[in-house]
Amino acid sequence: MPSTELPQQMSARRIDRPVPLRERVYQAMQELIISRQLAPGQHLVESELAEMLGVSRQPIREALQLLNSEGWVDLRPGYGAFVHAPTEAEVDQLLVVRSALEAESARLAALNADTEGVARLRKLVAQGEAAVASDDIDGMVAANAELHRCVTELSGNQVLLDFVSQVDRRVRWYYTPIARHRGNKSWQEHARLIDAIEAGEADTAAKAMREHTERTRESYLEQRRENPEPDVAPVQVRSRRRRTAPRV
Amino acid sequence: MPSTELPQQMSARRIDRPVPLRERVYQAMQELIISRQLAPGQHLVESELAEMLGVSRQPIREALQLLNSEGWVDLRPGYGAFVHAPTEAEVDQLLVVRSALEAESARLAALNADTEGVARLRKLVAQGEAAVASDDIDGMVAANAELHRCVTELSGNQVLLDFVSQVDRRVRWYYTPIARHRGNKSWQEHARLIDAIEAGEADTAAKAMREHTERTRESYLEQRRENPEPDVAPVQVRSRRRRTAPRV
DNA sequence: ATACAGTATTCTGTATACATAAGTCGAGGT
DNA sequence: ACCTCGACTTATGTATACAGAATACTGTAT
Repeated sequence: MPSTELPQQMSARRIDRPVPLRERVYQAMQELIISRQLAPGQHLVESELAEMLGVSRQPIREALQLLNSEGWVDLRPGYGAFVHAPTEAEVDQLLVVRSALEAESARLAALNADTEGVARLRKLVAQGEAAVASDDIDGMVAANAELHRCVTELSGNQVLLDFVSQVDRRVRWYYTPIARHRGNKSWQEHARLIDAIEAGEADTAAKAMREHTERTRESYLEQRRENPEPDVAPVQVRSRRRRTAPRV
Repeated sequence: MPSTELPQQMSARRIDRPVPLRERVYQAMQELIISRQLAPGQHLVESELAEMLGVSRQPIREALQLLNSEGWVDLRPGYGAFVHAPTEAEVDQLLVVRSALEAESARLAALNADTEGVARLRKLVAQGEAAVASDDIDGMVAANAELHRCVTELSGNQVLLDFVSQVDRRVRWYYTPIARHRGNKSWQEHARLIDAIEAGEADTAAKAMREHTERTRESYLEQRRENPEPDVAPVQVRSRRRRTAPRV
C-alpha cells in the first residue's frame, strides 16, 4: 500500500494548537476517498491505514467514526470499515435533500442579506462568468461552490450552514468524475437568484434556488447514466491478499 | 460520580451480533445528556466516564467522536469534551432546519404514499387524539413523534430520513423539559396535512407541514422564554475538584 | 492587594499489547 | 462434484501504559 503524507497543518485553526492526529487522518482519508485512491466498496484495514499514514490504529479508528457518521464509510461491527459505495438512488436522494436545504438558505438569505452580502454574491457571479468565458473549468467549479456557500452564509443560520456543508461535501464526492457541464445556463440562473435575494423576495429566491438545484440534479443523473463509472466495485467484500506471506 | 448501567442490547440489530461498547456508550451518554444527568456545559472527563460506565477510555473516546459530530458535545482539542450548551439562537436555527426538512418530507410523501401508508398515518392521528382525550401526555408525545417519523418514511427518501432523525433527536433534547402543550390544535393540523398527502397535493402538504412546524417552533420559543431553564451552566469551564486528595 | 512567573497536576493524545469474534481455507465425507 | 465441518488466520474490540500539553494553583515581588 502506498505511503501518504498527512496534512501538516489545517487551515482555519487556532494558532499553535497542535491539530490532533485524528483530524489530520480524517482530512487525509476524506481526500483519499474523494480522489478515488480509496475506491468505493474497498475494505479499509485499520492496520494498513495506520501504516500508510504513519500513525497508530487509535487515531484511525476515531477518524473512521467521523467518516462513518458523515456517510463516507460504512462500519460493520466486528468486521471492518468499507468505503461507502453510493447507489444511484442514494445520490438522487441526497441531491433532493440538498435542494431542500439550499432552497431554505435562499429564502432566509433574501430576508437577511444586506447590501454588502449581495455585493459578495455579485462578485462571485462575475468570477464565475469570467471563468466560463476563459474556459477555466476549475475556476468555474470553485466559484460555483463558493457562491452556494455564500448564499447559505447569508442565511444567517449557522446550523443550516453546517448541514449544507456536510451534504455538499458528499455531493461533491459523487459529483467529482462528472462536474464540468451546464456552464452558461447555470450562471444565468444564479443571476436571477441573486436578484430575488437583493429584492428581499423570499419565496421567489427559494423557488429560483430550488429550480436551479433541481436542474443540476437532473443533469447530474443524466450524466451519470451516460457515464456509469461509480458503483463499479459494488460488493467487493474483502481484499484479502494471499494467506501466507510470499516466500523468497 | 454515580455509576450507570450500559444498555445490555440495542433494539434493531442483527441477531447475535455483540454490539460494540462504543455504541452502547454512545447510546448511554446520549440518554444521560437528554435526561440532564450530564448537564449542558459540563466537562466530561474521559476517565470518569470510563469508570462510571465500567469500560476503558477507548470506547468512550470513540463515542465522543460521534456525539461531537451530531452536536451533543463539543470537543476542544487538547482540552476535553463538554456537553453542548445550545443557545436560544441555535435552537431556533435547528427548528428552522427541521421545518425545511419536514416540509420536504411532506411534499415527497404526498407524491409517494400509497393507501396503506395513509392508513398508518390515520391510525397514528387516532392514537394521538385518544391520548389527548385521556390526558395521556406521554402517549401524545410518542404518537406525535411517530407520526412525523412516519411521514418522513413515506417520503421514500432514506437520506432524508437519516437527516430528519438526527435533527429530531437534538430537537427533542432541547425540547424535553417543555414539550407538553398545544395539544388539540396540533392534531387538527395533522389531519389537514394527511388529507393533502392522501390527495397527492404536494405543495399543499408541504405548506401544511411548514405551517405546522413553524407554529410548533414559535410555541417552543415562547415557552422557552417563559421558562429559561436550559443554558443555566453556560460557561462552567471545568469541574476541577480538589488539587490534593483529602487525607483521612 | 495585585500582578506575574514558576510549578505542579490533571487530563488528553497516542502507542502498544492482548483477547475475542469473524471469516477463510482445506480436508473429509456423502 | 458438492456440501459440511473444523481449524487457522486475520482483523477488530478493548484495555493498559506512557508522553506531552494545557491549565490551575501558589508563592513571591512590586
